[in-house]
Amino acid sequence: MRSASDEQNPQRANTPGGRSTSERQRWAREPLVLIIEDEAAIAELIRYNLQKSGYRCQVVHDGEEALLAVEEQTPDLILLDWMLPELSGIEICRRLRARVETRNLPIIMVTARGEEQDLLRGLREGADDYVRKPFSLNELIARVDAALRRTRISHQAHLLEVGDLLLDTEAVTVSRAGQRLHLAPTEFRLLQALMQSPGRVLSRDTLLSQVWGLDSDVEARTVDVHVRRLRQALNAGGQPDYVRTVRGVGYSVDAD
Amino acid sequence: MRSASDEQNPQRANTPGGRSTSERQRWAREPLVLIIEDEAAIAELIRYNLQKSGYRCQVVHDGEEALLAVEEQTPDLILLDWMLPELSGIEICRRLRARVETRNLPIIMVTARGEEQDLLRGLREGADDYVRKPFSLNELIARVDAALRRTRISHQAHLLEVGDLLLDTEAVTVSRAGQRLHLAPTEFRLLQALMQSPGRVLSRDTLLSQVWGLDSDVEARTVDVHVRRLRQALNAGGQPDYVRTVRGVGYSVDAD
DNA sequence: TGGCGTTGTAACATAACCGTAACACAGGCT
DNA sequence: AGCCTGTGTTACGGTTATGTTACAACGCCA
Repeated sequence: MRSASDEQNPQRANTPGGRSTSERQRWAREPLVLIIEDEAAIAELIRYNLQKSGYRCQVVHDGEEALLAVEEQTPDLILLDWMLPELSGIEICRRLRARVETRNLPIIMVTARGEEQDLLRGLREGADDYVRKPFSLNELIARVDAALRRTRISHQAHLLEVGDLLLDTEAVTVSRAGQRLHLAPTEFRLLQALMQSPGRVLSRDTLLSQVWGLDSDVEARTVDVHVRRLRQALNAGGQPDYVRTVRGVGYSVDAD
Repeated sequence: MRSASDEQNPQRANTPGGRSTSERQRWAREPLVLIIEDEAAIAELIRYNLQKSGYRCQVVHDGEEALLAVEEQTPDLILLDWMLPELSGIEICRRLRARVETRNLPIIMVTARGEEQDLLRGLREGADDYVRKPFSLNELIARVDAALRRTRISHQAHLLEVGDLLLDTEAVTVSRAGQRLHLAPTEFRLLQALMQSPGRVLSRDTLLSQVWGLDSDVEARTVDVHVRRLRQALNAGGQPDYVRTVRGVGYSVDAD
């Protein structure tokens, strides 16, 4: 799993020259990232690497400081540890979103494994993206890049949501009701194809070309088998089925 | 940007009977407009006038409420005040566009004079149109009409509707009064053929060629059996029959 | 190299569907 | 009323689409 996310040139992470000047010069100066993180070691690690990638950084250790810093420094992006003493991440999110000046400030949550529940909550509260601890620094920097890019170009979503299913095409992850699921690569692509047009029925042929490629010579029945595997993965706990069979036509995923 | 607006007779705005029945009956019921506006007086003004023009309306006063309402009510169009407490208009836009279900939901921004900057931003974020305060009610309604017409053209070609029957050729679903029904493939195609020309009587031969194909060698009486099965599926709860038998000719489905 | 996860296929099991025939019923005609 | 014709209704055997399982091949990584 997770083949896709690793394919952005990793060396860019550590090379300040990695991003082109033309891309950079849109900023009056280097973008300022505010890192809200109570563990000093982690904060330092992040700061060091972001700076190497050409960002300015400021580190604060709790929510109070954070709100102050936001006001005084007007950062371009926030890296927000979800578990904080005093003011929780969610609370900071909420307060920032409540203020006009910071309403559109990109916020990337940093969550620990096992906090999947909070994740959905955070996205609803206005976080733009998330990184899961322990994170690869490449991934972190890629997401910071992406988030900043999104604020200038329009918002390109990489999250597909249907009901309580959430598919992240960049992180290559799927969760249901906040619970992280494990899908094999083919299952993932199959689900992605289906979630890209929810409600719509896709024929086996359509799925074959989308998931296996136009030139593949795979049998149509193979789709069925993978649908079965997908269902098994999605409905681990006897929950209602998202994948609908339309006899004589194909499959679809529906919200209701 | 969308030139918009001018194509439609303005006086229709205040005449409930202004739009023809044929135009209207494409919707399962009156289109639902979600009005997101924190100033109660303005919200009321809009609501009153839209309702006079035959729309159903729901008013919410902030972003949180709005997102909730979108999820629960699935409105057909959103009127979004740009200046809101808490969640800004742009943020609401973005969140709606991030979800597959609401990616194509028409959004009309309502901006105050002097917010031109935000306006461009909003259009980039996915708003479909805008109205500038102070607006003429005719203009507002004209834009609502236009936006709904656009969505109907762009992604409703696959919906057939007769009375409270709704057939979706893309999702391959049929519902009656919002209740999803299960039809076998042949029943579905039969109903589709009938609903494609509502009110018109189709002979058994016509149906045979449309549903079974030109070259099929199926007995004409077979149609009767499938009509029976179709009726059974449609009228599960003793509701009035949509399928009309025309003795000596064939069958049709009618609204009344 | 050996275990592990993944994949495509074949084979079997099951459920859904289909077409037909046979009979029941209704409407119109003499 | 009695007949004829057209339609409603039902039951049933056969067929097909899909669900399900098992397995061999493959690549990957330790």
